Formats: sequence, C-alpha cells, structure tokens
Amino acid sequence: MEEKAPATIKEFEERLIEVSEDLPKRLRQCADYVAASKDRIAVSTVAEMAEGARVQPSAFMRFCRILGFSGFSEMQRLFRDSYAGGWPDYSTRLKHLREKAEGSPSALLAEFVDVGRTSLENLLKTIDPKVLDDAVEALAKAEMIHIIGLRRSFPVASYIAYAFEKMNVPAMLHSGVGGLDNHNAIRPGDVLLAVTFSPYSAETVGMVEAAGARGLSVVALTDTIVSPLRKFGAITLSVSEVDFGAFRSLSATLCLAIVLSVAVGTKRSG
Amino acid sequence: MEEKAPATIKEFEERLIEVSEDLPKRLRQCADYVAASKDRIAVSTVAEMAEGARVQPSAFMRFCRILGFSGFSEMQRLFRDSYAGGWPDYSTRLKHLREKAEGSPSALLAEFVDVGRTSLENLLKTIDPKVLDDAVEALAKAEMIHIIGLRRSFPVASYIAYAFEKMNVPAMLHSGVGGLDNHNAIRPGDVLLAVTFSPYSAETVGMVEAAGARGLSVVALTDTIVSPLRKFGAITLSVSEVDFGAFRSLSATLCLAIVLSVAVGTKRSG
DNA sequence: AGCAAAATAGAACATATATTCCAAATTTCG
DNA sequence: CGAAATTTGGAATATATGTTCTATTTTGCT
Repeated sequence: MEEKAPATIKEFEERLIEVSEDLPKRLRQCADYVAASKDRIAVSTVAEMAEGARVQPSAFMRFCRILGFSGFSEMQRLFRDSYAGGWPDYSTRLKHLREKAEGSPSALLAEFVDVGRTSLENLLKTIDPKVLDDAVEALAKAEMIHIIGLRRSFPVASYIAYAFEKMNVPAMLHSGVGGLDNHNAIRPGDVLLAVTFSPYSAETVGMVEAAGARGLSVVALTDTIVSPLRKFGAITLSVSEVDFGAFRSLSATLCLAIVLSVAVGTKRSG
Repeated sequence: MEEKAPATIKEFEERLIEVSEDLPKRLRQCADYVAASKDRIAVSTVAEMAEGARVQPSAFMRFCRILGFSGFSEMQRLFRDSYAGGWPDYSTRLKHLREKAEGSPSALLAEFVDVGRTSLENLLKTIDPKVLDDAVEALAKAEMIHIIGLRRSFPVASYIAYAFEKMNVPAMLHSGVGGLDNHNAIRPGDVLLAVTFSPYSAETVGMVEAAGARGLSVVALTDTIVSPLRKFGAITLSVSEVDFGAFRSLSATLCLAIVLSVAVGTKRSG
C-alpha cells in the first residue's frame, strides 16, 4: 500500500471519501457500512464488521489496507484510542449544547432532538394497540387505498404513498395538484387514509365526510381526539406531537406512518 | 458464583458499589480503577485493564467473577453492546419481526419508536456545528432557495418547502411533476438545497452537479459521508438513519430539516 | 509465633480473532 | 470472443487474548 495510515479520525474520513470514488462492489459495501457506522469499529471484530457490510472478513481486511492500514487491528487502534474520554452521554451533551450554544443552530438542533424524542415516547404511551390493529386490518382488506394529506400533512401522506408503492400495495395519493380532486376514483371496497392536523384542511375533512357517507372505511391519522374526523366514524389514530414554536416536529407522526405502512404491507403479502 | 451477571450498566454500577465495601487489596484496586474509567472497558483487553489497575490479569479476572460475570469477555460484551446507545442490529431485528409476522403492529411500533429515538440521539452526536452554521449561513444569504428531493426524500423536501413558505422565505420545490425540471429557474445568487439518500437519484445528483458547475452554493442533506454529492463541493450534512429495504425512519432527517428551516427563517427576518 | 485460610503472581493452556493465501469467479480490454 | 487482470470467497494459519491452574505470599487468628 502506497499511502500511509491516517493518524486521526479526520484524516480517516478524508481518506475514506477520497478512496470511495471508484471501488469494486464488495469494497464499496465496506466503505458504505463504515461511513454509516464508524462508531462500531472500536468495539467490533472484523467478523462483525464484515457481517454488517455483508462481506467476507477477507474483503473487509483488504478494505483496511486500501485505507492505508496494515490490517484491521491497526485501524481499530485508531478508533479505540480516540475513544478516550468517552462520549458524554446524551443528557449531559444536550444540556451542554443548550446552554453553551444559545441561539445558534446547534442549540436549536438540541431542542428539536429533544422534542422529537419525547414525542416518540408519548406516541408509544398513547396509541391504543386495539385501534392500531383495527386500522391495519381495515387497510389490509382494502381494494385500493386512497391517501390524502395536505399542507403540513403532505410530507406524511407522500411518505406513506411511497412506502405502499414499494410494497406493491395499491394506493393512490390525492395531492390536489392543479386543483383536481379525483373523488370519482374512490370506489366501493376502497379505504381512505386521511392525515390532517390542527387547522384541519377543508378538502381533507370533506373527503372523509364524503367517503363516510358512502359507507367506506376511513382511517385517520390526526392530533388529539377531538379532531373533526372522528365524528364521521373514522378509525382514529391520534398523535400528540410536542410543538416547538410554530413548528411541528413530525417525528412521531412519521413513525406511526411507517408502522402502518409496514404492517399493512406484510399483512397483505403474508 | 452465587450472584448472576448484571444485564445493564445500571445493574453493573449497583453491583459494583455493593461489592466494593470489603474487598482484598488487589481487588479493591480493580474496583477503583473500573469505577474511574468504565468507558475503557469496551475498548480494552484484560491486560490493559489489569495494567491500569496495577494488578495482574488473573486478579482482574477474579474481579470480573466477583461481579457475577463468567469472565472478562462477558463483562466486556455488556459494555460493547450498550456503547453509544448501541446501534443494535435494528435492520435484522425488524426483518425478523416482519418475516415471522409474529409481530403485532404494536410490537412494530415499539421497534420503530426505539429506532427513531436512537437516530435522533445519534444525530446530535454526529452533526458538526460548524458545518450546520455554514449551511444556515449560505441558505440565509440566498436570493432564492431551490429545493430538490425525489422518491424517498420527497417527504423531506416537501416539508422544507412548506416551512419556508410559512416563514416567507423565497423557495421553490422542484418536484419533477410532469417530467419538467425547471433548470432555468436557477439563477446566480440562488442556492440549491438537495436531499438524497442511498440509491441517489440521478436527477438530484445531476442538478447538484449543474449548480456546482455554475458556481452556486449547494447545501446537501444526505446519508453517510461518502455520498456522491460531496465531490461537487456541497456543504454536506450527513444523517445516518437506520433503514431496511424501502424503509427509512426519517425521524432524524426531518428533525434536521426543521432545524435548517427555522434557523434560516429566523436569520433572514432578524 | 505458628498455623490455617485467603489472596496473589506468574506461567501454562485454551480459545477467539486477525491475517494470509490461493483457487475460482468475474470483469476488463484487446 | 478469448486472454489477462482484477476481484472474490473460503479455508488454512498465525497471533493475540482470555482463562485456568498452582506454587508462593500474605493475612488473620489464637
């Protein structure tokens, strides 16, 4: 190996980027895995790293040399040594960031991370397993799933649409592009999955009402239990998200969206 | 061995305190050293730990057993697994859940909540405040912000677009609806904000390349540091998120997106 | 002080882990 | 299409590391 070994984590990263431009398949897998989980290097064996990268240990070995190390051990030493002092645990780091970096983007990040975490925690506490089951059941039986979610809910709706697509679940995203709302596409046997939050958008509510009137099942992803969607007989999954300023961290909502998607997807194919 | 091994760091600490009351000299040294540098356990050999405690390896060995472990290896495993909040192998755990279908939706939910929480925690650790500042700075100075993010990244892109809109930041979401890609809308003084993940979509990469070639600033929200966007000189914010197959828990990514939006929004109006 | 019990050091042994090597598969290039 | 070069998988080997054993020392007790 021509190059000499990186002496710091920074050098390591630079070398990793520099090298990973053109790399054969297996070695690329190594590069990707390492990039994604550098922190595992210090505490893993080659075998474990190789498994993580879905590669033979010998391949991972070769990868270490390309980076300039004599072998895995030498590379690992770099990470073990610089581990010194250890990573402060989450709570201290958070506090530190908040105090020290007041007003800076990093401080904001600390706040939002914290908000997101508590939201997720709450989600687990507030979701009723029975209702979740019902929702999955209903969606799994649908001929076709119609998804609606506008404005702030649109990211969630589009995520669900993407996931369904990937899992071959017939679904249609009603985005309202061009002011068209293809109400007619909704047919008996279909199910409507509506996502909406606090200033509940009229289109969404209208769509739920229409679907309810025609006797279709409706699954609603919304905040609080007093959401207007409830009165139309929808299966209502409520997520209470911690607000920070005017901005809603969608962590919990998106988490629930993924769960719904995956659960429905597997139930259908199983 | 009367007692059985501690299963968590907390249990470990309790046991350590409980035991260290009356201990022969050498073993006391072990206890003291371990108490002072628990974090070294994960990345050291018995020999190193023994040396640190000024004790023979065999003595340290005995110490491990007194704590209830079968040996040093078992004790080390505890620390290695829980290291850095430990990214246990979520992808395989989730795959099992999915395959066995034994996972009720609630079980899935619990997993994803956990995944989301660690992702967020990790985000806080890996984001470089300097780079975040640079990104905010660049975006705040832009005449107009062009946002691109397709497929799995689309929810994130659309969320950012929504937030900018709400904060009166001039921004344009390039969604590629109808196969149109309004390259010509991008003008000098504008900034491109690109969001893309692992199977990096060609359109996004192309757009970044074009913008870079014209000398425009580019901010990239991507995974791992080896993302192809890096080579075009983009300010790269990398988020490592657990994903398997089509499913990426976007918690961390969205969190970062909100932070960016809010920081840019306030900087502009301030 | 003298004896028994406990503790210790260090070497011997066992095991886990890294590393190397080479034949087979794949890709590249003429 | 075929030869050369590269890349890969897997078994073989070397090394580092954990673990156990026992003679020796220290401690505690009467």
